[in-house]
Amino acid sequence: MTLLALDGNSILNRAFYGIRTLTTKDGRYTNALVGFLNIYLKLTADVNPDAVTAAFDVKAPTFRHAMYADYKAGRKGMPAELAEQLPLIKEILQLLGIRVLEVPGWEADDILGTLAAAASPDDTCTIATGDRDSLQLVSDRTTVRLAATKGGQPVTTVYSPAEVEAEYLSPPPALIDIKALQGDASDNIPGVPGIGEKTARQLISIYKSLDNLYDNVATAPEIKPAARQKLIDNRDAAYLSKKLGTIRCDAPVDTNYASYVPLPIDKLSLTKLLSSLEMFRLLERLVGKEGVGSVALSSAELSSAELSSAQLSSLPNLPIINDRIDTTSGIIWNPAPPLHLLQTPGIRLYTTDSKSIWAGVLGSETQLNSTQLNATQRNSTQFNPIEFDAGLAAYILNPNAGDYSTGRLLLEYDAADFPELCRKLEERLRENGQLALLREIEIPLARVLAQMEHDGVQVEAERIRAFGVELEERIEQITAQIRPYAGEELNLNSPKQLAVLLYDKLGLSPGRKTKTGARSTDAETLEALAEEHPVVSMILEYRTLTKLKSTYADGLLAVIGTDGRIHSKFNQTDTRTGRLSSSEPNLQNIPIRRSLGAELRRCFVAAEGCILLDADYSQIELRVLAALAEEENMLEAFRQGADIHTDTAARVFGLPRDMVTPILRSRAKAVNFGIIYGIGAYSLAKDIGSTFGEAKRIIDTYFAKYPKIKAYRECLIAKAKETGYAETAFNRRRPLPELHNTNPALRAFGERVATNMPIQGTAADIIKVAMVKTAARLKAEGLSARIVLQVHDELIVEAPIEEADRAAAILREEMEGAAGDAYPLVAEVHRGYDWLSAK
DNA sequence: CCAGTCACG
DNA sequence: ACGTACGTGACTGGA
Repeated sequence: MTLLALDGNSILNRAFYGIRTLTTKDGRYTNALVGFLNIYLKLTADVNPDAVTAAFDVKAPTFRHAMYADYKAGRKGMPAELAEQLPLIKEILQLLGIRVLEVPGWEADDILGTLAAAASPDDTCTIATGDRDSLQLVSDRTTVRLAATKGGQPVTTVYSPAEVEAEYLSPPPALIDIKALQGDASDNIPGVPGIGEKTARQLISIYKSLDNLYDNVATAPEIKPAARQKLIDNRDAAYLSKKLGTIRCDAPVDTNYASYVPLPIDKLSLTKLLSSLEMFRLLERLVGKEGVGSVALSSAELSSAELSSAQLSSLPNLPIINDRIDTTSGIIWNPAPPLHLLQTPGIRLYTTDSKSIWAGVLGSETQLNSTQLNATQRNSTQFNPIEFDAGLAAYILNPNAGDYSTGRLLLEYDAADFPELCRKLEERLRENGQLALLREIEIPLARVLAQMEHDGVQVEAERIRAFGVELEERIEQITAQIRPYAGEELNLNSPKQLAVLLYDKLGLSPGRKTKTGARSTDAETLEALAEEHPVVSMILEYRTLTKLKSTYADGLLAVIGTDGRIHSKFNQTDTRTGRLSSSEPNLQNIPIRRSLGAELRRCFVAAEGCILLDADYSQIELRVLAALAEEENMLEAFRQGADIHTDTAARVFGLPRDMVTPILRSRAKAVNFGIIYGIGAYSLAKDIGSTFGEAKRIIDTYFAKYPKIKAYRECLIAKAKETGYAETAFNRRRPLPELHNTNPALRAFGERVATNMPIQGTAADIIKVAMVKTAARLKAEGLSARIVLQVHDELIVEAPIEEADRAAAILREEMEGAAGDAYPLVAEVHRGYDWLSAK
């Protein structure tokens, strides 16, 4: 039989330090669990054992292994983040059918030693641990796998007698003697002072054992005089160390390997536990995809008949619960929806991706395509108001979760069926005071977004194509200019190859390194080197041109619909702050800052007979900040219609407004932005090209001139630490487990987010309100003008020319009034036949 | 699949 | 000793 015996504490410890911090939405730590289970899966795949067990320590710290035992026992030295995961891993192992061995008064490695020693001639024992001490157990029947996590991936190193001998120059049992000389500070094994790893290995490789070494200590020629005296003086310590370092093989445990053959996995309980820990990928790997689904749900075959006109007409009279069935990323039912839900009468399942609607109509289930949907809407059929949306509800409860597929939510909230899930979500929202956010903002917004996605935005394909051709020509020119320096074989798109050219071949000095240690070649670094070598600015131009060509010219051409319009997705549950995101294609990052790229905006046009209205909030985030902080000095500037950055510069630099130079204004602007992001003097200095000290003085002065902003930021951090989340003026929350992390850098990040999220998120809430109200007004007033794009602080409306004035007025009113009088909001509306001229 | 880069607010 | 402003998505190279 093959037994796989795990040193539970040791592997959990290695996993904890090898995997970056992971938490559930409510801040429970899971990184050690994830790492442990990944190591476990790798071990079982490599070893293919008949039997498995895991041993854990349950003893008070002893002299032997005192510090090691400390962390094992959850005392000093073991962070709380790790301690809380210890009982969970035992529970998970038991649910996997694995016996967990804990013997009071015995350490895990003694248990493992006992099991290894019990191997019969037909048995093999594999010990998995992160601890090299266990290598003394290696024999012809016992191998040790040292487990670790590197770069998130489990790695194991196999030790059989040959590997041990190769590394230590002695057979496994002699490792105890080596350690007796060498000692081990972390295990409180004294050893012989002055004898280190090298000497210890050498002496034991020659004399084979401690006994034999001491028998010859007086005469042995290999011992240097100084070492000889230390050996003689510390003879007792050496023998004590040997005793302390010897793993015992007489622990009172069941040594019959057959009794460790795993029991069947408790799929139901394991699914519940792992999904409550939000470990969905491991759940799938451990239980299997089918297993997960069958535990949570019973399923049935889906009939996908066309919806009859009779059924279509009955739709509007049904009560509606809206569920954005995830057609793309549902981990369990992808691409099909949870089938039993469709058998629940009166549930309508509705997606905003314009692709499909799933409907459960009195027991008959079917899918509406977008044409059918649109036909229904055009016929002015009024659906009942959507009452609930599980995905949006769960997003509001926790925007960190990432996946709001119904299947996952049923597991996360441990609901038996969809209606129960909805009840639970609604209850949680009510507790949090977040129902209005769902009912009055997100659910109505979903309809607006569905309309935007469906309608799309008109583009001039020919113009994009021509732009692409022009880019291509310029790319060829610049490539030809770069070639003499670079050679034919260099791939200019490869940062790695580029670094070799710039820093090795041309001898330029890399400004800084990337987070993985590679020499950076980004634009900021290259700009600093532009004077040093002519090829640098050519490379910068190459980058600009190829970015425009591949991402925008080619990228956009590829997604133009047969209607000549681009139907981007506006994702409602993708960001942690409450903003929307846009994808396939992303229309929220179309170039504007540089003139060449901005030309692309000429390709986004109004339909025949229409004009584009571009309405953008002026400084919405700063205005939100001023309002939330009740900073009168800043609110007053906004009310007066002053240029805010000039006003800030005047205050901070102590000048009359008309003495503010462009440089001072741009510095003030950088500080205003920095305040929104959670400023640091280092970054500000970099941004405005000043010294650290000067940046710090500017920040101090800023806070002196705007004392309420300083107080507000401090209050936000304190509140977030107390409640565990940041929140917007509209009760949108973002849980911040980072704030209680032991890593100071992560905590600092959490504090910056605690100050940024309420500002960015409130601004996001406000424009969402504006979108809902604008769409409603346009419809109520019988206009066919419609919102086509949203870019965070900007709405683009396509309006028939004759509606332009009325639509523009509605836009401005609804945007400026979206948050009430406390916010001094200003929206400017411009118009043009293309997006660039409408800005 | 991740890292690097770069486009936007 | 180390990293260093918030939030996104797309493309490319390379393991």
